[in-house]
Amino acid sequence: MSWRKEQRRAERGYHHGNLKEALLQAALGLIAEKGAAGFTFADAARMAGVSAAAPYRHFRDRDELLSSIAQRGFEQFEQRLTEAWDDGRPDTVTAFERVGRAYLAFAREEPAFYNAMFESGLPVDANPALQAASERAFNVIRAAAERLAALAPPGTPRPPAMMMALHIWSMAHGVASLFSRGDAARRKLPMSPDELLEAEVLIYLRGLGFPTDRRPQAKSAEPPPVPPEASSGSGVPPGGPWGKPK
Amino acid sequence: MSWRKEQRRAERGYHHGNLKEALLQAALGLIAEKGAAGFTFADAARMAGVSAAAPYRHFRDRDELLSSIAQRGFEQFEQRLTEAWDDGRPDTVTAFERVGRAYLAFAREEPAFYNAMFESGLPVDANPALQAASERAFNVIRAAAERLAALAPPGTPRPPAMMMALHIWSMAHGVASLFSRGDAARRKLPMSPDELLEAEVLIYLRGLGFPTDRRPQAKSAEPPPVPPEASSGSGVPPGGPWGKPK
DNA sequence: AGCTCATGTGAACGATCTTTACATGAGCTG
DNA sequence: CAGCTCATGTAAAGATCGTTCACATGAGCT
Repeated sequence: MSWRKEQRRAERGYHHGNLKEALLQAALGLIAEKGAAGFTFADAARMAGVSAAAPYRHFRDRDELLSSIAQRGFEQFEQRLTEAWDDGRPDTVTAFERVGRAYLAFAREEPAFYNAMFESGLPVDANPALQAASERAFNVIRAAAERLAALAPPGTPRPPAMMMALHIWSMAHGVASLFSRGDAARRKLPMSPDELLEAEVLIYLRGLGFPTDRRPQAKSAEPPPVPPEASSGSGVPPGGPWGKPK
Repeated sequence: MSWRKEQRRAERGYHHGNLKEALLQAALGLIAEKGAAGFTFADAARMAGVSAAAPYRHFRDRDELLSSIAQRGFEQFEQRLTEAWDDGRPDTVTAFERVGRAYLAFAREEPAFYNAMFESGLPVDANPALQAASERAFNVIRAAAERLAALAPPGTPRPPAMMMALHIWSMAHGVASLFSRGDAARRKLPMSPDELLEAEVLIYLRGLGFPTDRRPQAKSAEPPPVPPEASSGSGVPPGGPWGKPK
């Protein structure tokens, strides 16, 4: 029973050396397994090979550890969304959909982060740093929506970018929360979450008058202020965003 | 300290008489206050004026109490959605939007139920009764989508009703989860959640080719299989679902 | 070598979840 | 009405957890 301790002592001495990081990693694993609710401070300590009191040298309490994870999650989230957006290349609509997929991919691949960020019930606005990180991530979607709104077909009223961003966020979060992720809590689906969200966003964009397939509504009289949209390559099957009607 | 017990004893004798119901109510209140994660079995017992072990006569464990609440929540949810749908009166689109608002209203007015149903991390598919209740509630949306899909403008490919229903559900859940409810965890918004969702659904429906405002695309060549749609009354401002463009 | 302070330990407290053995009394049976 | 039975509640106890406190250790500086 004590060989582990001895071994670790031999490795790293009395002091752990990087306990804070080890705790964060341990917590991530535990949250991924059992959800933010099921994760216990004591477990994280045990997994890091230290006593139950040790974590208090690095985090005021359990909530602060959770907040740290959420914060880190928002930062990685922002990064992934930014990469996906790729400044709107090769064309705005394509990049926009890529952001949607990146959203789902993050929820699927980093369930622990996503859980801590959106489902742990921690008060976001109580922690200014956390709130700021959350807003930075949202701003990626917002900036993308801004660019998209500027592309609104002439003659159509220009949709407020903020609203578009909130709509897209709610769609992505709704799909991720209800259907994505491996949790037992998630519902079964007749299609993949990615397909579901992609169709949803495409229909929504079409509702705003954006050309999403073969741009049937495009009145062809607008010099695009950004790199010209490729008419193919948006990944939309020709019969509409949901494939062949039967 | 013991007068409460004595009083209750006087009222109801040794046996509580309706402990199961009292526990459910107590739990509902606690969840509304502190969220499903913060709610404790012991608190519910204390609030009902019984010992900490008493609840185990009525629920196998804390999770079963939570499941019961979720189940009851799904039943009330189904009822509210059914009422809102009102069998598609006075017209399908109007009724459909009313369902969306009912969704948000439920999330706002019954935070405890909503929390237990969607945010408590309960394994829905582990409990057949719970899963069935959840599906019955979803089926209201599904049935509404079915009727809506049947109204698809001629010439347009008919969208699969199931997909539409999933889209609407994800929108409503996304908005509710991110922005509705008084929780400190919720984000601030430049508009009301209801307005946000209504605009989102309207844009989506327009993307499917449905007439959502003054039906400019309606080709007028379809005998509606349901009561004829009133051309006004859908609550849509003339400039588009998001009000006046600036 | 010696000092100091960050870091970890062990013990302890109160709260919670859950089980177990026991008590009570409501309602049925005769 | 007496007595039985069983659902329902209690008290006590064990296990785990969050948290705090006094204390120990050793890494790095002087």
